[in-house]
Amino acid sequence: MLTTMSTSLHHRAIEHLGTSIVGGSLPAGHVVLAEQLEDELKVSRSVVREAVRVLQSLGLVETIKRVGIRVLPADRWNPFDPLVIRWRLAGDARGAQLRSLAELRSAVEPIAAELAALNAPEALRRELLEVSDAMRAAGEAGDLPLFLNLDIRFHSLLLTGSGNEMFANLVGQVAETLTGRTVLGLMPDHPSEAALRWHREVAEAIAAADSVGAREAADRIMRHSLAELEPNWRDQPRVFLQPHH
Amino acid sequence: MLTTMSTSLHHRAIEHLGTSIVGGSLPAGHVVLAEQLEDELKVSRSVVREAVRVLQSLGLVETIKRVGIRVLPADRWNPFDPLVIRWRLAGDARGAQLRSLAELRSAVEPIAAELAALNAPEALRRELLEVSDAMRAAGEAGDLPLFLNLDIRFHSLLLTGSGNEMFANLVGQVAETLTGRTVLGLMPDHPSEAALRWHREVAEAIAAADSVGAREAADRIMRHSLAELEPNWRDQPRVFLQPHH
DNA sequence: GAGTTTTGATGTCTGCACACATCGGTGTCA
DNA sequence: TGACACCGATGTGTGCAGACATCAAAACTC
Repeated sequence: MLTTMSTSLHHRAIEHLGTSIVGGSLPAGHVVLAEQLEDELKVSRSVVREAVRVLQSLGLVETIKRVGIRVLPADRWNPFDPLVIRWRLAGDARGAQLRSLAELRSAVEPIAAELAALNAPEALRRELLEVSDAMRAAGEAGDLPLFLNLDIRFHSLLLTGSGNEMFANLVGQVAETLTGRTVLGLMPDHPSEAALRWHREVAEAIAAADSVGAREAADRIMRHSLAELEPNWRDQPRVFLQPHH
Repeated sequence: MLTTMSTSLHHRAIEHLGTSIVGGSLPAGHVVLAEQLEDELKVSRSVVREAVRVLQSLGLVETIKRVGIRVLPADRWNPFDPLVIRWRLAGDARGAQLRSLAELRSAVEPIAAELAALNAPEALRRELLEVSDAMRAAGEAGDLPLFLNLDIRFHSLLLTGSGNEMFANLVGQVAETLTGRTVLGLMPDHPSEAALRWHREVAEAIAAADSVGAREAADRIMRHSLAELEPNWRDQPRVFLQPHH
């Protein structure tokens, strides 16, 4: 009916509803009707229904017969879903989301380094050493874009080298936080000597199958990068719920 | 048309497809047709289409015009989605899934303890102390079911007390692993003195806002519980992928 | 107030039109 | 004859419209 568009109506509907809910313009408890969404988005019932089903699986809404589609409170959302994370990063909750991701990284990466030291394939250990060397070169040359790419590569190798698929799945989120840090100009012109050394230490420890050393070095990186977090991120209000289980 | 059933057709379709894919009877790369699913499940197109949309959002399938519905390889699945985790726990990958969850716990809980020591509300700190006392009582009395409940409560408080919604979201998975450990008879009749002491230490450190102590004590619990992991869990093959980023 | 009926929303089914990647046939050219 | 470009047929997901089924809230009756 309309001219060709890049994304499907289905994706557009998901995006519209998702950003509205996560962005806050559709508060928890609010009820929308499927027909209302059809009119609003000018799409058919199937598109709306399929989108709602996806959002339901993400915990953003629930459907109740005779009532409508009810928006669920944030503690019902799946905080690990890439869509939810993206929507939160795009909205007011950006700071809180970045802090959560930073805390998750600081928990996971040291253990990932430890596991990589125990399990990673030989080629991956070698590449880790190469990348850490290249990071030093790029850092001393002041080539921040290249450094960012290598940094992402380094942490990707670390996470995949753990052999834990959940850790490996965090690669995208880590890349996002590293990129965000650089894009926002939070990185010094030249990475600190300490950071360069610790990355190298992680690589060497993994190459040497020194799990304790790998973990400790990775832990130093995480403490350091948490400490230099944008204060705004740290100051985001935390949420404490009773486990409703 | 059919007699009434407890779960909706939609959920049944998701369950059928999901378990088939995660369980391995529909291998990666395999292509199924929507019509074929209608016949197989005896449901209409809308039900199939809505279910496929959900599976698509989980990364289990992709739809290609003129081709059909293609099953995606396991590394495209969202390993944090509760459905995926449940299906993996129910199938051959149970061991690998339990190991992944155990590793995630061992990474997250020490940091959660540290954050709880810094941020948790007063009431939560107090309850943590009470629960750790009750755990000792139940443990020494040999009341394993009660101990399990208290153990779950303890770790739930820890995770929610961190104020990190991603950590808090792991409560269900932690409960699953703790329950599994007990149900499978992997727990001694009386919890070890060390475990009881460490739980108490975590609670005391959090009550005293001693973040370092909380982290270290929680780390000891995790190391201990990893060490007594069912050997089968540890022996599960790991997967190492190149980050396709 | 308890039981019944009405109502209005989602759940499910079906037929249709369209978009578009793939495949095979046809024609052209060397 | 063989290689290549073109082009239309085919099949399948995408989107639409309308119908009926189901079920729970709300209104109504007694």
